[in-house]
Amino acid sequence: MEIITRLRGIKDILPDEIEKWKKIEQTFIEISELFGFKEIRIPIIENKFIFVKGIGTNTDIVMKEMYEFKDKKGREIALRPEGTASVVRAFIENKMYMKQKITKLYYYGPMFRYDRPQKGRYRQFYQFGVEIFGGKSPYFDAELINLLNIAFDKLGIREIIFLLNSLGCENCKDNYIKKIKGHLESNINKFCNDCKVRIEKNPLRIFDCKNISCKKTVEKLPSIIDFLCNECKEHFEKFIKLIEKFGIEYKIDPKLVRGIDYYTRTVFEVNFKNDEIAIAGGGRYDNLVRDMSGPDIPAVGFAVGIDRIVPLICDDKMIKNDVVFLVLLGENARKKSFEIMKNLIENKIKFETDYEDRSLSEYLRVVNKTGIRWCMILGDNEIEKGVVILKDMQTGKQELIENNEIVNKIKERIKC
RNA sequence: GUGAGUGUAGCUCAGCGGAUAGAGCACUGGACUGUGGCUCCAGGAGUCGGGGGUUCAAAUCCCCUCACUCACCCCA
Repeated sequence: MEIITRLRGIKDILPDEIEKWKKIEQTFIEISELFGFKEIRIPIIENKFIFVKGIGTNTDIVMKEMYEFKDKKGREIALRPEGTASVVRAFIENKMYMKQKITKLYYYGPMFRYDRPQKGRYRQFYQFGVEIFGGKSPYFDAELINLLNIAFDKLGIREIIFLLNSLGCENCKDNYIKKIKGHLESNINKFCNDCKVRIEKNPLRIFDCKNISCKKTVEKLPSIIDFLCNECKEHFEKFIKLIEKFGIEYKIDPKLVRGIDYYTRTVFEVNFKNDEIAIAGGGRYDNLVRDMSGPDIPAVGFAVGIDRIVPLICDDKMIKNDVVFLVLLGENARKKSFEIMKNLIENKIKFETDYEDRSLSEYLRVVNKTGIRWCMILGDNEIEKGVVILKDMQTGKQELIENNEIVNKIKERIKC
């Protein structure tokens, strides 16, 4: 029989790596909750048109990267390629805006895009995201940057830079596009084929193109920031001032336009400095709720690519400081171990053991390989005296502990 | 979707037309019998990604396919 393998671009997350994943997930969840965000769990499959409407008909995500299928009744379904459109749908459908003015939500889970796999890019990937509904002040935009910065710092990821830009409101966008369209059309031959299409359908995306000729032509264009209306300009300036107050390393990047149509005003990305890969991205989308047939409510949010952060977490801390290995010498010790385990479980102390008939030195070798720091030795000698030995595998020091003190002593040791 | 590279033991790789396909690490067992990280000995392992072709002979050459990696595109 031929073995059936996993699908292309989709991976298993094995126990070796899971601690890193948990650390990242827990960090983002914890910090978001401290900022007052509440979790929302959105479905993995949706009506396809949620994404067509939300993300934009002409975006690559919708045109070529969505997993789509028809269900048994012929309904058009899509696996979610991102979270925001679903959250907005849920926000509107459940009339969450009736509860309070500001709604702060976070979500976490797998997203799906049918893309060619590459470094940090998988067909099933994991995003953590937050959305704030109802707030139009630049303080909200800044709060998200602050949240991201705190979280990355806590994870020990410091080689990052925030790229910031503003796309303005609908009017600013229209004005700007009108201004540059003539220039684009007169230089149309200098653009690559993709950009020729973009000029018609979504001119702002030209700024994202990495083709050298396109880049050069675009460089001569005025920046969108210079075409912002007074209100948008004020919003952006205030936002930047707040970021400066945080002391965060940032760069204004007038070419940052992003590939999703719903953004207005603030857009941002967090890039890892070494290989310029975006590990988080987001921005303001003041019209999306309205455009998806909800009330006219402004919003801002971001999404973090967990898969891209995992390799950035250093794993030199392989020593398991919070686990105790039970070394059970002989049948009497094995019998007695269940009593001890019960105590450990009640006190949420992690432990491991095997029930092999080994000598002490053999056992210590086994423990050594596991990387577990604490070792509880129990044999006939100890049982007779009503004690156990607790040994620190790192320092080699050990001490005798009375039976009734086991839990307390271990707890004490684990802390340090 | 486009281009390039790579698939040989659990991992990292060697072999690149010729015999029973190897090494290091890891793993298992043993020597050391209540104090480890060492050392020594032994052992298990592989449809050489899959399919087809060329050849007396294919892991090795050719074609197809699948997967991985990298870049483009795009994005988190």
